[in-house]
Amino acid sequence: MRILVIEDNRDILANVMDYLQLKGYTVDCAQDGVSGLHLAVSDHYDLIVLDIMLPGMDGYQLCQRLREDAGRDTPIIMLTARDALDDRLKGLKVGADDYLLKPFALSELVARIEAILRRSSGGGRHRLQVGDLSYDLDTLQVTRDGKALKLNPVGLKLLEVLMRKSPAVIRRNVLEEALWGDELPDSDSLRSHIHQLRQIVDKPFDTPLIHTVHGVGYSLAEPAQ
Amino acid sequence: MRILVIEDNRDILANVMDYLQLKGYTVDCAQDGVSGLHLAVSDHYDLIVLDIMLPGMDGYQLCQRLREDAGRDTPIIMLTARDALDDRLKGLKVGADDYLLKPFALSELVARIEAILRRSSGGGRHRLQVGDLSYDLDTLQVTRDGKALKLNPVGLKLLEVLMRKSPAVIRRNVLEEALWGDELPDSDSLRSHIHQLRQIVDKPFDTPLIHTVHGVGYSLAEPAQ
DNA sequence: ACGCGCTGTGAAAATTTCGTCAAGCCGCGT
DNA sequence: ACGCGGCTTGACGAAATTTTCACAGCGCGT
Repeated sequence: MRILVIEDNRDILANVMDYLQLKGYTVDCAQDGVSGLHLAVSDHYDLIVLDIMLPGMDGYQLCQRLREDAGRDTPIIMLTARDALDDRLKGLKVGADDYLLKPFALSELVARIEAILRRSSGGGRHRLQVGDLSYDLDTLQVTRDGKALKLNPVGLKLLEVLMRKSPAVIRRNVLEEALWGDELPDSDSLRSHIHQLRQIVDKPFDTPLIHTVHGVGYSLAEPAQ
Repeated sequence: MRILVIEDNRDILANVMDYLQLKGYTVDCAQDGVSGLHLAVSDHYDLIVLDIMLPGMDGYQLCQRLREDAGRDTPIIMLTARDALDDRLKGLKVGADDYLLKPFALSELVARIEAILRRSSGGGRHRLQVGDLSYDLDTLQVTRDGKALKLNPVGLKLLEVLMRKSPAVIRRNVLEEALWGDELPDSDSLRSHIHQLRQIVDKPFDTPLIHTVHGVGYSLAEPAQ
């Protein structure tokens, strides 16, 4: 479990980091709002411990920008010095999941962290659905018409891109970039992968979902009416 | 959902009861510790809202006796006057699930109630459970089908991550990060650890719980899923 | 109808990843 | 110093995946 601690006071920061590491978490930290936000966006964390008072950008702004600009729903525990009710509410309103009043006991922080991790890991289940085709992004299970399909990493990635934008047409170069980034293979191996994907997703069923648009790319959609 | 509110201040009590009933809960109440405990034991409630300061028997005693003497693990939200840190800690230590500082907004109380009800219906406290495999995070004891299993620190950590997210697939790099943080070992020693974990968790039993997803990572789940 | 380029098909070759085992290193208690 | 358990590393064959290639078929503009 990765935790990001954003706190400008060095003593508190060191204490918290030590304790969390002792509890088995992987901990990164930032001492100001800007670099904190940067870390939170560029890396993946399971939870963020966020001080309100920060140089550069305060906790509210950071939380809001993380939620709205970056679209991340990483759970956030806010550390607030004042215990004005408004502050707490403001924090919850901006999208924080919990708050803790300073000074706090480390054991209390851990209790909150565990409660939130339990809550968030159980609740969120991501899945894509197009027609009778379903793709669970957590278990990586793909089913069509109730039957489980077994596909490779490349097939999964391909399917994910196609389903995400369905029923739009995806250009070949977009698909290639999604699979290989900038270092494309020498030959046109995308064709083979699409072929293989079809064997699994379309072949055993009546109506094909994958359609090719000549000279452009591919789309995944239910047959038009 | 049945909720018991134990609070001696008539105004607060009336407010809370009205609001909770408005939200669709069935609410009972008590205005002192003794009758509160009696109700909590003799009847069944899904959650208890408990004031600390009570005539007769204070909230801590009530909580403790409910847990230890009566053996009930009904979730408890404690209401505590402002920011005495020790009070909050004491509450959590005695077995409360959450606390709320007075004065509080009713909407906040409901948010907490819902969070706790979600949590408590979902899973146990410091115990992970997948199929017949059980891992007590406090005693670090792992059992499967009643039989105790002995595993290494690395094995425990691995199992914890896998069980927490079960039945999701965990990518290799996530597992590696959980084990070693940012300083990964030179070679791919994750394979060896998974192998060893399997020897202990799966080998002596009929159905394997640990599954490898080629090119992606591993998952821990019952085959039935 | 014709031809060129794009696409579908199938399978072999190349590459990556996985399971397994054994040896070696390190820290720790005796 | 010694043995021990835990962890890392390297090696190997096996399995799965990805790439490459050759060829047939199709679409589309002329």
